Amino acid sequence: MPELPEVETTLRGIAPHLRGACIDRLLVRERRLRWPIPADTERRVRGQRILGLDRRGKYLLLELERGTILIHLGMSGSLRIRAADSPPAKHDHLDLCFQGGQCLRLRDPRRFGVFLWTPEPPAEHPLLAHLGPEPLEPGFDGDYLYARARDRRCAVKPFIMDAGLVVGVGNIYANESLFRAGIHPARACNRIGRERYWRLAAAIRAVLTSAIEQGGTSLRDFVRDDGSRGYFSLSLQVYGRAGEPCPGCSAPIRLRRIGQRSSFYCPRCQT
DNA sequence: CCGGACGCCTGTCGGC
DNA sequence: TGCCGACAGGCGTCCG
Repeated sequence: MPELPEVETTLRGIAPHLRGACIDRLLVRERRLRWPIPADTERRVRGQRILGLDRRGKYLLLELERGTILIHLGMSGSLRIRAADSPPAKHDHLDLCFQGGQCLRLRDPRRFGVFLWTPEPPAEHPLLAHLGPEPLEPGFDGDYLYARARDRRCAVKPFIMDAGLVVGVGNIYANESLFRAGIHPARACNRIGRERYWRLAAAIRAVLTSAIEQGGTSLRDFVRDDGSRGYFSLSLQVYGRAGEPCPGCSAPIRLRRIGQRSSFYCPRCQT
């Protein structure tokens, strides 16, 4: 579910509630997420203040006085601020409860998400250590993509979805970015020129920025911290639109699996 | 080292 | 209406 814009939207929603808050307790109802939540996690985080929040790729970071909580929403995760004494719904796997009666509640039906406390600097954690650059920060540009594509042979779509290359670009935004850049998703990444990679880098930044401004994309289960839905779905040009006319040339949008993921593209506009 | 396939889970949707 | 397979926004691991 959540790609970079959804995670950023979540971060902006919860940060005002969490910054400076003191953790009263962690209530875990279901430990079996992507990796089981270790039994000592409750003890590790209890009584600690949240000094700050950050995002790295699709990971949310809660910086504590000692250590950091890493949260990943997987395919179906969402976070909401609730009263700690409100009844949990199905798949509400844990509450991070604060002094004052509020809690951060994680819902994740498919349980592909992550909730881990780590004592080390988050950048050194094995899950984060090999991540590529942030697409919205300096250093991510056409030259970077071009250089990294020299020794690769895969299709450009799985190339830009590789978190070791650049973080945060999932299936929806990969499809949308390639459409805006006019690049066919199955084109070999080493057969794209520097010029076109500059267009692609710009497209990725524009799509992600626009999606963040619109609160992310709500297809089915993504909700913001206050329960509202993002409306970038209204701006999707190709994702989920197989058979519909291309917004540019009216040719029917095509659907095809590339790298085990559904890929939507215009066969005329994207080469 | 790379690329491709697989598996982890539950929910939903379309076809029969 | 019910059943069954396919598919879903991610990603670590395994295999060739």
